[in-house]
Amino acid sequence: MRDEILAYKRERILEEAVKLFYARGFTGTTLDDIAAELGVTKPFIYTHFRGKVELLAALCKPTIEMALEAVTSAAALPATPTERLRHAITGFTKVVLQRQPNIAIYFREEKNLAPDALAEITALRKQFDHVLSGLLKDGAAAGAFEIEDHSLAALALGGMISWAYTWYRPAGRLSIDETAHHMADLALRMAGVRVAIPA
Amino acid sequence: MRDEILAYKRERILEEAVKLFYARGFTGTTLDDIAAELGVTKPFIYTHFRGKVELLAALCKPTIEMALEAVTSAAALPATPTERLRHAITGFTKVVLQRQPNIAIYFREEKNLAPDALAEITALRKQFDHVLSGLLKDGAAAGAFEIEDHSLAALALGGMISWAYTWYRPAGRLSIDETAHHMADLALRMAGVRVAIPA
DNA sequence: GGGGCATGCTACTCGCGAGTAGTCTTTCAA
DNA sequence: TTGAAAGACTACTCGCGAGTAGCATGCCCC
Repeated sequence: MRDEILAYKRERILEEAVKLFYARGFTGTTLDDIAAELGVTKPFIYTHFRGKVELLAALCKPTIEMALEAVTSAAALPATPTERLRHAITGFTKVVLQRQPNIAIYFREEKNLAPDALAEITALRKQFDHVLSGLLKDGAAAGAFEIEDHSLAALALGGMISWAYTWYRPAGRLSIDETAHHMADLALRMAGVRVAIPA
Repeated sequence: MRDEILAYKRERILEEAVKLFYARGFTGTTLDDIAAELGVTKPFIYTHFRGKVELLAALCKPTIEMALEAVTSAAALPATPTERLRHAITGFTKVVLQRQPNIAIYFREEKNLAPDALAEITALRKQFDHVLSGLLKDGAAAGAFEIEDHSLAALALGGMISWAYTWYRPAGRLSIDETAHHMADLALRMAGVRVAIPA
């Protein structure tokens, strides 16, 4: 009970931090701003986090973990390479779009992370690239894909999706699911799979 | 003569600012740092720039203009849609990789630009997306490409290339030109063009 | 050879914001 | 009903870095 309340308050702080860091940037946001938005004062935040940079790490790391989980679980699926790639791309795209502010903050404010937190997250990203690249390599080996350089293709693919944090608008023309499926079609084409376009 | 010296000093300041902003971030770099690196003092910088944020704009804007120029000139080429797209992609990729630090700074530090500078640069990016999207649309209309949603495809394409600022290493396996050509192949595939893969 | 201007420097101001010390209040247990 | 502890606040400190006022030096032109 006590713990749940504590966890809830922590979450509320993080939510507000995400909103403000996203809108004004990390250095453009003060702890007083966050506290004011929550209707509390700055020392309150210090009872839940060691400081501003810890707040940043706390809001980046779980999101990167989700992205890694999305591709990892897709890669472990008992399915064809094409199906696995499709799931990896839709899953990753959904994480990027559902947690767009967190993703944006991470990519923009990476330089402000504490060295150890940065190292941890960087390791996660290395894994991510490795899994995606492996997916392409295996598919090519199985004859399902036609890819010249799977490392480069993985980076290109990752970029195509990650980049969506810069342009996606929740109120826009396409829903998250629609965008994810379009992205998967584009990705499969990049991998050399013939994808039929509906009219 | 006088003017040339002035312009040279300006350029030196910008070069050093790019290095430091790229390595440590905008807020992580002080004007004293830049001055020290140049072997001068802070007020020297103020004789060439109004302040820190003007420095930022001065190092972002020309780079974005170069990117726009690359795709615009490719789009104006008297050639097939496939050729035009290929030129647009290789040209844009080269700008991103040759001016990687500037591109990185722009995308990371956008939030620190003065409102008017931000507006100008944002307008350039809108044009960029419009040109790229038009290239895809025209190609599809001419039957050269097979694209369901050319706006989305333009964003995906733009992201695939832009993203290279996060991973490209000049000392790495691929040269700028090689990378640019691979990117063009991937882009054409995304556009539904059959591209043969060597080996 | 001296007035004046360009150029860069020394030595400040000043505000802001992260982080903290110590106080007040509320709640619960005995 | 009182004592203690949790939880949050008030009211600071303190360093840092952007930006500036005014001085020194050297160069050129008359």
